[in-house]
Amino acid sequence: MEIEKIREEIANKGLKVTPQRVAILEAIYSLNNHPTAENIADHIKESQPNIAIGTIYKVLDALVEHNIIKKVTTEAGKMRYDGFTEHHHHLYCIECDLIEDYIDEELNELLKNHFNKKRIKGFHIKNFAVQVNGTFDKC
Amino acid sequence: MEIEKIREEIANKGLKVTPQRVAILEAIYSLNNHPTAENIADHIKESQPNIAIGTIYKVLDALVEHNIIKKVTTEAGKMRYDGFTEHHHHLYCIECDLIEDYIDEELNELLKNHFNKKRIKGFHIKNFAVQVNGTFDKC
DNA sequence: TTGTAAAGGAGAATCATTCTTATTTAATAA
DNA sequence: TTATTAAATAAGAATGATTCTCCTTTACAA
Repeated sequence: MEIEKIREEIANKGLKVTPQRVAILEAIYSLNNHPTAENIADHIKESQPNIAIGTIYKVLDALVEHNIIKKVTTEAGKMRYDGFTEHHHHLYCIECDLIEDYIDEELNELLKNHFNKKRIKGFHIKNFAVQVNGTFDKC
Repeated sequence: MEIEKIREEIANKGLKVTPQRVAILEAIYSLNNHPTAENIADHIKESQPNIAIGTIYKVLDALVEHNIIKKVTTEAGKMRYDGFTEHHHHLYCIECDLIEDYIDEELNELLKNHFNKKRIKGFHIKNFAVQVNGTFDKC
């Protein structure tokens, strides 16, 4: 995605467009691999050599807050960030730390129908996601 | 579950049966609410007043390693532990920190069928779980 | 009963993340 | 264009969960 689109995306949510925010969001899009805060710091260190790690966390929080990115939790204990915000699922590699987005409209429908039929007593569903664990051939 | 069953469960996996391990596993079963390490520490502090917090983490790791309990990740950044190890899903409350086990054999079948039909190129599925987010009536 | 590998206790260390405070800056209005 | 100001950043201390180290204790096999 071009820088101008990124600037617009940030501005459209009512956030100030700062070089740090642009660099971080660009990093998430171009890394495209559910990076950690540290991965992002590494990726932007040429363009933002003086950025504070605390700033990266604060920017990430703001982007999550405004639904520009999403948080992805893992068992490794580090938070990871996903630039794709549409309803989707994740493939988790149990051998390496790879996470891939898994988009499956048919699966969404299947689950939506299932949960419409089968209400859960005492619980009101807002959304759902499937965590698919396994191995990538490349691993 | 009775203490003797717990001792057997630990012994059957080839682990030494220690009072700390028994107390921790008993805490997980009786709390029955996906406790954190700290929750467990609180629960066992009468019977194990001198247990080190590091020991709790080490015991939990051993129990997970031997498939007696499971780790549950959350966005709150604390690891939680689940004494139910059969294939199941989780209901996450987005208002409080409640997590409930969600057992739905029909859903398991639905997903198994779906993934049998729809192979994911380059990825070999080992297992899957649905994370259902919403609110409990009681919250 | 003893020997020994495994487990536990104490507390320091680590690591991701958050907080505090002073400084800087983006965006708005004059 | 410049001045104003609320919001954002830098720096680094603080926090909090978890891990590690090292020494002591214990479960259990022989």
